[in-house]
Amino acid sequence: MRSPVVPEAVSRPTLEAVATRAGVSRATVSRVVNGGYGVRQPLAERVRRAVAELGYVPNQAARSLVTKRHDAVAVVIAEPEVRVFTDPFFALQLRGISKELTAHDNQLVLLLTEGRDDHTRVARYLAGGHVDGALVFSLHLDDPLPGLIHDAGVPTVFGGRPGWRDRTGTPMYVDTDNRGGARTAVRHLVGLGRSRIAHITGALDQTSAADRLDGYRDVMAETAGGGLDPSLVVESDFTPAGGERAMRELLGRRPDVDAVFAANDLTALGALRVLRERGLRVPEDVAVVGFDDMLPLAEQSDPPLTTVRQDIERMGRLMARLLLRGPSALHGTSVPHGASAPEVSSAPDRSSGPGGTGPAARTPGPGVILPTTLIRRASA
Amino acid sequence: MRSPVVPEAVSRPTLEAVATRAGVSRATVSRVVNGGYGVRQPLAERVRRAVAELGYVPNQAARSLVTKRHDAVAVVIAEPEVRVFTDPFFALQLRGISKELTAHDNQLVLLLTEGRDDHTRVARYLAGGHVDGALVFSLHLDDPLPGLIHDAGVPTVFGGRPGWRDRTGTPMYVDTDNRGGARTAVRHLVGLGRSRIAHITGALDQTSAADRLDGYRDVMAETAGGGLDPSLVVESDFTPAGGERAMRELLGRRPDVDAVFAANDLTALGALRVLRERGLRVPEDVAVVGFDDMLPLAEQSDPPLTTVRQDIERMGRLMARLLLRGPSALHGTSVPHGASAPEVSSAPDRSSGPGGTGPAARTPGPGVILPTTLIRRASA
DNA sequence: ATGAAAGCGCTAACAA
DNA sequence: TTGTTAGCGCTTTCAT
Repeated sequence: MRSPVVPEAVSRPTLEAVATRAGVSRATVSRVVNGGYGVRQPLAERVRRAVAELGYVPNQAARSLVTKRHDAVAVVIAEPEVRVFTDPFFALQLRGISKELTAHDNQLVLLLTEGRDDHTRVARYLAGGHVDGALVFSLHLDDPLPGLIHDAGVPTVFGGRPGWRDRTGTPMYVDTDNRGGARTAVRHLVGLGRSRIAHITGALDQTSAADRLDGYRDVMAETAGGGLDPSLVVESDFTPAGGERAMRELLGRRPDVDAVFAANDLTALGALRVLRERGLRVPEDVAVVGFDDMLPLAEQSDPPLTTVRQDIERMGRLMARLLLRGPSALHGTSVPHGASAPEVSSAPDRSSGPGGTGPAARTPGPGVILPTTLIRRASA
Repeated sequence: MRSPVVPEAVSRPTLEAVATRAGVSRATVSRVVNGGYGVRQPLAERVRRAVAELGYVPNQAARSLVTKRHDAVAVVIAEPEVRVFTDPFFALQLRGISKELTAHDNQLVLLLTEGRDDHTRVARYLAGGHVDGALVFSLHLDDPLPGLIHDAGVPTVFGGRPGWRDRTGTPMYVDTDNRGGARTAVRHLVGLGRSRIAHITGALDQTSAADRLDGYRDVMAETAGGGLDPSLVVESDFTPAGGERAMRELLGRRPDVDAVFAANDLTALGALRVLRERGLRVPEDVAVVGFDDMLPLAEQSDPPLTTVRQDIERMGRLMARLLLRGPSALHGTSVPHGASAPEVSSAPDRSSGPGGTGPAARTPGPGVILPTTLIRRASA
């Protein structure tokens, strides 16, 4: 189904028109428009004047037809859940991506998917050669999209570590150091003297959730008196309501719990609410740590939330950079696997400086892992 | 600056290839691909088979070059502030837009702007004839963008009532009934027996804020003992921090205030925090009403927020529809100016049914105004 | 109903 | 350095 024709803007001047007006050939105008190499100053000047006078703007369709480039990148957001839309995650990624693409004169084509039908639509679009590459988010373990996208033959970078096994050599991706961040969070709780530390997980079909759980287990296993107590782990789904449910269940089976590491801030907020309603004090009775540093929520909860910050906008920027420039985009950025940026900051300093990839992005294989920072507030 | 060439996907089959394979002319293939009118069944069938076997996908650049259509719409978000990114407003609009565009086989090209430089970039892009139309958001009174966009000669629909005077006949727009919603909110407070009702405004260079203020004034002026008391109006900026500041100032000059209508939920949340910190009970001492029904914030504040809901996703859908189909998109939807949907719902029923434009969209002139609903929770 | 042919506006050899 | 020319892949008259 095609939509009815939208009234067309008045016909714009063409290369030809500019050429005539400047008294040169189309080729010369083309050269000037594309950087002006190999054109003598005075001529170039004349052409530029003609361009300005006529208000000439190149027709991108014509250009793409011959260059086979589009200077456009698709952003694919698979979003079976509303969750994506209730947290700023999405918007921040986009902002980062947009900045980077803009800096390279690329356009951002947004492809939102709601269900299976949309998947084939997206695959067709990518196969149609409208864009030079794709950035893909929010994948779940069983998602068919990666396969379809691969078949479309478009260069792709994934947001978040893909959870499926290689059909095609591991794809490029950018992710947060979920496991490391989780460790930092749990260690912080341990450092506070807590010993019955629970974890409310995210949706475990997403690698971010699985990795955070792993990080939790790492620390619990190595902790004195250690050994993993499965009764301290409650599976949830990244939502506030899920957090409430999980916290209730947790209090049911472990009334002695003295700390909770929640898979994200939204979940932590749900937990906080249940704790308050039960008359338990935070952090005195139960310390709570979240993940994301989602503002303003994390700052303004009661009490303000101690949480693991990830630099979401930077993730977006990096994904775009990787797609546009290839792995070399990371030069001067990657560091040896063990190294890391300071993991705790007490000041909620949000800026990581514009532009740069920032410190300590780790690159194991085709993936780039961004570091996290523990933000201490009142809840733990 | 153009980015380095991204590796090109392997060359896709062309119309020509399909034609050869099916043993017909390019024209015939073209006809089949575009609906197949005037092609006999058996031939059409042969062509379709060839298309499938070759995995043919039409080259959109070539097509656009001749049709001068792009089946693409630009979404322009002028965003000098971070605010846009901390509330789901943006994402919900996009979702609505995306759904509608998808239903019409149109692509969504996202143009995010951070500052003046970006404005000219956007204008150039629109003038470049890449898209069939534009949807534009987040304008402030002094924004140069509308002028530039108009000059670009692209059909445009604005999100939110434009605040500037006509250079060009009033533009099409879709807006929430900000004034009516504000009235409903304030009347609700009056109905609760409150008489010293304050208003914390939004950023008054945006029409949404100005209109909500007007709605507040409407009711205050008509209320017994009425007369507008300027000391009850505090200017703010739609942010939580701004809400806190405003609430403090308000309590300074009017310690007797017994109700607050905040220009949005974020602001209301800030106010709530200050009230709590001063030991004032909500709603017993001071009733609070917000605007937006931003979830999950509004539901999960303490106490849960009574607020004026606007259907943001529907706004987006309508904008897209208006752009694609023109004003006739509203047939069967517009109602006489005075009419309105039920203004109060007690159940937080979010669904307005998929697809339809829903009830009671008002269309004064070139604008479409969507109704609001008061959602009663604990705060008022 | 089908095919032949003329471009859409641009870039990129190749000539001059 | 500048101009000439041949397409890029598709749609669309115009013949047949």
